[in-house]
Amino acid sequence: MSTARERILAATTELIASQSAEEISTRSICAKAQVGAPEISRQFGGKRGLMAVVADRGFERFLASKRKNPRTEDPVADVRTAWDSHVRFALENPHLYRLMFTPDGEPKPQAVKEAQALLLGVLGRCEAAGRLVLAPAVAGQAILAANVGVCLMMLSFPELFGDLAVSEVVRDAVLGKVTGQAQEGGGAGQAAAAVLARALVGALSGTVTVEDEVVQALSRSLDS
Amino acid sequence: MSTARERILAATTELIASQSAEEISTRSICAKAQVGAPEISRQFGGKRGLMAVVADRGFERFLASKRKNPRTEDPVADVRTAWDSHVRFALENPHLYRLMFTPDGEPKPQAVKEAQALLLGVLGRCEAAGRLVLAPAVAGQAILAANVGVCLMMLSFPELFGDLAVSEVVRDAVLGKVTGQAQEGGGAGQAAAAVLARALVGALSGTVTVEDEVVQALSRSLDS
DNA sequence: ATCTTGTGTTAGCGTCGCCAACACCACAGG
DNA sequence: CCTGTGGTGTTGGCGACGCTAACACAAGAT
Repeated sequence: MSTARERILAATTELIASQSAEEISTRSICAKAQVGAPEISRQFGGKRGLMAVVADRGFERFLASKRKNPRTEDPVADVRTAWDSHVRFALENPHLYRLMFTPDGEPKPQAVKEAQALLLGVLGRCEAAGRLVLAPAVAGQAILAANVGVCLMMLSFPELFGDLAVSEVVRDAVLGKVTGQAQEGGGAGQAAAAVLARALVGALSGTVTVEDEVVQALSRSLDS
Repeated sequence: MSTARERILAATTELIASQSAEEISTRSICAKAQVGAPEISRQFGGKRGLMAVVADRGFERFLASKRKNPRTEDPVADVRTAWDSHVRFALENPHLYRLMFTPDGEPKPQAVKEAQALLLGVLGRCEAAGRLVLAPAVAGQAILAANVGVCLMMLSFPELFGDLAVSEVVRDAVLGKVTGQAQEGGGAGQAAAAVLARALVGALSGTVTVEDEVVQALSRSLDS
């Protein structure tokens, strides 16, 4: 038999899989945990305190599942898969997710900062690779806010936002913005403009031919 | 003296300016509305029903404030100001906003669809102007989800998301994605690439000079 | 005059979160 | 050996909650 505190947490975690935090009564928790009624107050200082701990435990699972994601050589792609695993977690644990990201009053789960710290790690790699056009802090806030918004709308209004296409659109939008790449060939357009401009200048000044400049630029882009 | 139903709604609207929906007790509502305790059940079928009506009234105010926004000749700019007024409404009515966009259980406010319908109207003008690269329905869902996400994070974690910069980043990201324009000069970059390409072709084929093409393109862009 | 509709009043139900008080038991230190 | 001492279970109850039944009353419609 484990300790009372762990039994209460296990029971609550089990109940929140099928009920919202409000719908769960402390009495039902105590019954399932085989614990007296005053135990929750003793251990957690009340229902809100218990729920805050449950939320933090949820964040641990959340972060653990994210840490399992492979860490490829493309940090931006890693951010993309992190987004998708975020959405998956929300859809698989709707009530827990709402408890984590829409807390009512104090105390609020403290682990949101850890989630952002994890995201900031990947974004740091993005910046080191020169893929960021924004400060990692702002980029992280933007990504997290958009990600949470998509998930909450999918949970609250599934008939309006049930489609995963919305998630992909917003994800690519924010990622494109943060990395400075336009989404469909926009970055290529900028690069083309730069190449052509350089080629033009060279050609007009007579130093090189347009063909040489374009060929060189193409070979450079194929290398990277 | 107005009707009991209206007094209850007015009292609730007044209370929700400083308290969350959970924190408000039906008894406090009845006291302020000078109404007997059973009146809420009679009129709204219970507290949840009352809150759903309050949320729908909130949506009416929300939409009314949006309809006051000027309707310029640039529909994309109109979407942008709609985003900003959305954020302003959320910050000015935090508890009401959370009631509107994070309902717990049934019945859910039905007016979210009206909000999306209003957004779809502007997006229809965008599409008519050839500014959309996505279906208006998907674009509307993406914009609304991202907008709500930013607001909810600002309300739930003000110490992490208190900055309006996040809102602007996400707004420009989604709007850029939806309109197919790169965010900062990306559209200009694409246009430059097209102009230069045309100029190059013309110059290489000997039909026109580079200068003529560029000057013509510049004068065209200055006209529009 | 009667009926309907909306409203106010009283009393009470069952549940909720929480707490005080006490009893029990294992385990370390004297 | 006792003796705290801390963690745990039990009982009973407090005040507040949402909600409902039952009844009374007034005004307008029929």
